[in-house]
Amino acid sequence: MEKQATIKDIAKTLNVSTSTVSRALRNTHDVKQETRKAVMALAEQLNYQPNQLALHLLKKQTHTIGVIVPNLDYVISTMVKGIDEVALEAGYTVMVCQSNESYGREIVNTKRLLDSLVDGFIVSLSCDTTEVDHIKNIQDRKKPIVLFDRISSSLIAPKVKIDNEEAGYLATSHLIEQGYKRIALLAGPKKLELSNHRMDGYLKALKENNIKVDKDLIIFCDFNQDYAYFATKELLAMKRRPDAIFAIADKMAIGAMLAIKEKKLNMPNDIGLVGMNNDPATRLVTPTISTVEMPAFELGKTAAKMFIEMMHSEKDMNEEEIVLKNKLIIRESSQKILVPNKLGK
Amino acid sequence: MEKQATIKDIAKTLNVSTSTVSRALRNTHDVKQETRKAVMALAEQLNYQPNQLALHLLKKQTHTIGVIVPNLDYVISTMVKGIDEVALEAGYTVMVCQSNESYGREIVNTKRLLDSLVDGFIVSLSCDTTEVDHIKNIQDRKKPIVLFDRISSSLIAPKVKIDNEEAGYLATSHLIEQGYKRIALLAGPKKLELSNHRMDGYLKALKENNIKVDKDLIIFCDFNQDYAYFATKELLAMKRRPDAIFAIADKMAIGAMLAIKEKKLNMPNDIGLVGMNNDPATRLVTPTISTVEMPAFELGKTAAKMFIEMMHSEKDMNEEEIVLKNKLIIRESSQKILVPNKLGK
DNA sequence: TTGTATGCGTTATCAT
DNA sequence: ATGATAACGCATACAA
Repeated sequence: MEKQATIKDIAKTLNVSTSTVSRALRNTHDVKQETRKAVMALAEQLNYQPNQLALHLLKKQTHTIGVIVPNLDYVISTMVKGIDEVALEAGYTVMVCQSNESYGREIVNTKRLLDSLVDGFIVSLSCDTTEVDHIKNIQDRKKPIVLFDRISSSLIAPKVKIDNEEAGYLATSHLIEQGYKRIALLAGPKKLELSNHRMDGYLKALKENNIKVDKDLIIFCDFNQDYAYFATKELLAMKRRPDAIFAIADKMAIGAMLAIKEKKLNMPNDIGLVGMNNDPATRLVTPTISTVEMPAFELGKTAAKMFIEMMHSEKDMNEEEIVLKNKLIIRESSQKILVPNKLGK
Repeated sequence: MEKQATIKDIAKTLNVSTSTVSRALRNTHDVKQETRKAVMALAEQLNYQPNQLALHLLKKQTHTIGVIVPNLDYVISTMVKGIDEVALEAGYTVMVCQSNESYGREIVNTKRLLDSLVDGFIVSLSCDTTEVDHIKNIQDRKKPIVLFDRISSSLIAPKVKIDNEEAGYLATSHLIEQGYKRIALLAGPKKLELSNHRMDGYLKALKENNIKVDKDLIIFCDFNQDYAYFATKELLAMKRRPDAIFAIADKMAIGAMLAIKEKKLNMPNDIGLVGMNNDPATRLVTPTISTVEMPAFELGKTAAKMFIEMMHSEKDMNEEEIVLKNKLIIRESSQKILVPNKLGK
């Protein structure tokens, strides 16, 4: 089997025109039984496969979705799985590109996908992304785009995200309920809106409980275990150290945990800790870490569904924004008051 | 900006032929300065971007690599990062598809990519894959393919993998050195060649140390924490239970750890444990788990390099097989004899 | 230096 | 029921 057989090859061998072959192959109804059989047989024999590239050029679409994500850690790859599932079902192929949290990389990826092959985009922004011209570029080119998870409000597009404020609120209220008074916040990268929304939830919970905000207890830092570790060390070195920490991602919570252990502080008695994402690691460490679970798989599925809907309908969906709810999972790191059957597994 | 501008649009506006425009755009040397300037200016103004689809059809290549992986867990996404890095550098775009350890899914993915857009493949097989006709299909179609990590010896293709036998040998010898006598093996899926190679290393180490093989201590199981947990429970329930376990993946080692802790056995004193992959979780749990670290990032890079080389040269690389070495990382779970400065961090 | 014609593989339109 | 032709967007051999 040397080269891919084309419609022409079949046509030539059978002494018919390419149009006839094309019709026969696609079961159009105005073609003689004999001819069709002959065509089908030969196609089978030559292992004929339609050249999608040619079709793409003709139809001006590729049935491919470009998915741009900042990385492929546990949560994000769960989201991607969700996208994958829905997209495949709908006959779309998915191209995943990681920007590695780099703005430059994100631009290169976007440009490449844009220039070539994708019908549209599902995007979650990198930490590093402040300018969003490359995204607007996509929109200028009339390619549909759905933003998910890490979103910028300066972009007008259909959006799917979780209720970040709720997440911050859930975690912080829980800590307050458990009797913690000086609650620190490892707040993630300041550039990221999601960080600020989670902080809003944190602030709301404090306010509702008449706890004064101490700016020194709010630390912006990368989604990064090491950074969180050092930040926590500093927190613990304060004259009046915090008695609890909410980290807006489990990676950071784990960094915090390491610093806490190093200081020989006991969780939850000396200090409480809550993370976010329900990373499997939080169940493995000692003590197990309480966390806010976001519906990552669902989030991915929803984003893909929205994308498909946008492709199929002509209506403007730029104003749509779907917000998914979270779930607090209480584990050892923050459970001072023992209510055994409430202890999350 | 309504629709993408084409060469035709520019040609029409400027009253020149499309070929002239094409040449001007690509800086070919037989075009008048004036014309070029005019073309460039208008192209800029219209935000002209060459239609890659058309180019692909013309050139019969897409500069896209289809990467098929069984999932996107920690190790594999590290490998993918390696592939990404090299591929991007070489001007290739990467399409990542996860088969979710499903043979059926792998086939669908392969077929889609094959039919459409990719110039070739870099593939790691799913656990579930015993038949490899879909891969042979790729080869029949003369598309280059590199196999990496999870490889089948029934396929003739360039291959990149780690020295799995060495890995098994390193882990097992280490356990023997530490004085363990009855070493169990959580061996991974039997279908996977890599499982068997790691077992070979295990067997070799036992033999070298005149330890009789006890078949009851060898358990094949999925790359799966839960399965490993149950398998370990059974091992620990034996009349003569093992005094050490080598799990060929950290996920499984963690399952084993949970079973061991549940039985209140002490690591490393009552029982030793070594995993593989250097999953970050192994450093977080108590006790920290010894592991065999494979060069995942390097593996990905090497696979991509091999792919690029294959694309650029015409020589047959089917016989090439690159084998990368591993590194034993000793941590608390298997370190009975204390040599402080040898303790891996 | 520039234009014309042809082809990449396919489908759609219009004839026959 | 089938064939010829144009078109998708671009590059290139050949002509001028």
